[in-house]
Amino acid sequence: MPYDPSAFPPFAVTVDLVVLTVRRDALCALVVRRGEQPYQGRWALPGGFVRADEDLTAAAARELAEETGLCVHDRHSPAPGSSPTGAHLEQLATYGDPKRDPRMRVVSVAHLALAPDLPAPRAGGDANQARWAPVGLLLGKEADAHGEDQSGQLAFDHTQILADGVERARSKIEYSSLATAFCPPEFTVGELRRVYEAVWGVALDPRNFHRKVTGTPGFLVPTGGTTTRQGGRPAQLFRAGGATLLNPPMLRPEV
Amino acid sequence: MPYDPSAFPPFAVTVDLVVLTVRRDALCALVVRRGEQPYQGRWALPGGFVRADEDLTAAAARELAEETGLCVHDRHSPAPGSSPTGAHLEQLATYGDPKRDPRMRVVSVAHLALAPDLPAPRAGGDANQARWAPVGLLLGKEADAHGEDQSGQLAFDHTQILADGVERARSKIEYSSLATAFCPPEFTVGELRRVYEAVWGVALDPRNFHRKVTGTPGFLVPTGGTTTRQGGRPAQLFRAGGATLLNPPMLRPEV
DNA sequence: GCAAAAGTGTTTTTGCTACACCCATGC
DNA sequence: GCATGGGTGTAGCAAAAACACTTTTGC
Repeated sequence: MPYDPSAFPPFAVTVDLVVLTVRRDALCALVVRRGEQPYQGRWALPGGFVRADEDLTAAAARELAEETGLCVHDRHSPAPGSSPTGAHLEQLATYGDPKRDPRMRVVSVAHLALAPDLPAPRAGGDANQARWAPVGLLLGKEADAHGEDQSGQLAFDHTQILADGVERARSKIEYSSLATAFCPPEFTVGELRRVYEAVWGVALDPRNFHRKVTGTPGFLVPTGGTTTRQGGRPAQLFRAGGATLLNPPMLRPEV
Repeated sequence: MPYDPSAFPPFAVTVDLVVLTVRRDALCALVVRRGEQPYQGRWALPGGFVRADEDLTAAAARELAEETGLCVHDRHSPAPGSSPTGAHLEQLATYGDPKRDPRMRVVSVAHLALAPDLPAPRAGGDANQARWAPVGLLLGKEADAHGEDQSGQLAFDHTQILADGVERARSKIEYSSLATAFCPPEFTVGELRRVYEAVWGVALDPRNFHRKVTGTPGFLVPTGGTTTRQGGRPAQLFRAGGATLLNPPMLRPEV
């Protein structure tokens, strides 16, 4: 049977981004205000159409750069002249409910990006508003208690996508060195611990945490420098080591 | 800016299936012989186009039923009148390299299915050949040593998709009860252990394994029956319990 | 009896928790 | 001095590894 272009229906393919960071000890996600219908005025995840000759990962990296100025940073071979701050980027999942976009059939390949704390989100090419919002508010775990300005749910199925992305990040920092993607290039053990505490929403024992991360070979590499930016006794500075898998994993306390 | 259909390029969207089972103590994947160009005559993963009004998961379930006769089995609310053997189905990842299909731009949403040992694959609607092949051969870990009839690599990027699916299965049985999806409705602890050994390719201590799985609350439920189908002393029969998460996880030995 | 697989008991070792305690800075 | 966060030592406990041993079938 020869190739027949009428044998399959055409789809629009987009990428949506769950961009997470830790700001003021809270896990935050990047959201943009929609300027057009549908869901005009509602907050949504950043994203856009995949171009005709563009790989999915490339489309996600392009959208990430457009929205945040971040360049994707391959943690194994950091490009020497790359942007000041790198980010982790990975595919999350694909959402293709026939009714998820009222205009047409859109399949969205969601990606998860983890970034260090950034100065402030810059407006996208469309001059959309953009901001960091605590995921606790966006996911409505405690929204009722505050009477917030969140304009309710995110657009489309983005609340579900965000929840899936947050869950991925929460579980993946257990057994990988991914939490270092939330930190600046050099960081202290205490700063890394506060990342875990913000992402998991729990308190960890500083002493045991220190022993665990410094005792795992290849996880952290001391740079030799120290800092007192957190106050108290000077703390050693570290870079992320080559090890990407944590074995045994970091244990997330029961909630 | 109003909606402009010319603003985005059209894509074809397909689902591809990594269907795994354990046969004769080996992890096997379902492959079909391609009857048309490109890659005519090569083995490939089963799959097909997503229909215009079909959810991605529904498309994967339809393809799975067409190729194997398996119905997807929701392990939490098994349909009373459903097919004799159920299967686990979940989304794996999405593959969208612009050059992955020479004919046109195709984005494939790969799914992972786990099934108990089946009699024999039946031919698909297109009367294609279908067979179970050990993943060790398909992934070429030891292909050279045998001079096999595998006709080399799988079509398209299916070798990569298969590798990703196998890796997902290997890691997910560590911390979930997914391994029971490879077993018949009633099974012994020894049969479950042989599933782990086949998927991981390692030998496990039968005594410690027994203690571990029977000691995890909610994982296994004794049915009261026994069997000697494996020889030796009669073994208790179990069904999969309600627990889907294993905590603490099953530990995969170092290789 | 013998082989084979199921199942239990016991010791060793590993790694996490909890908490006492000391260190080095800013103020 | 005192507060703050950084870092080490150690006892107790939970669970995994390793392995001896008994049980119940088929032949």
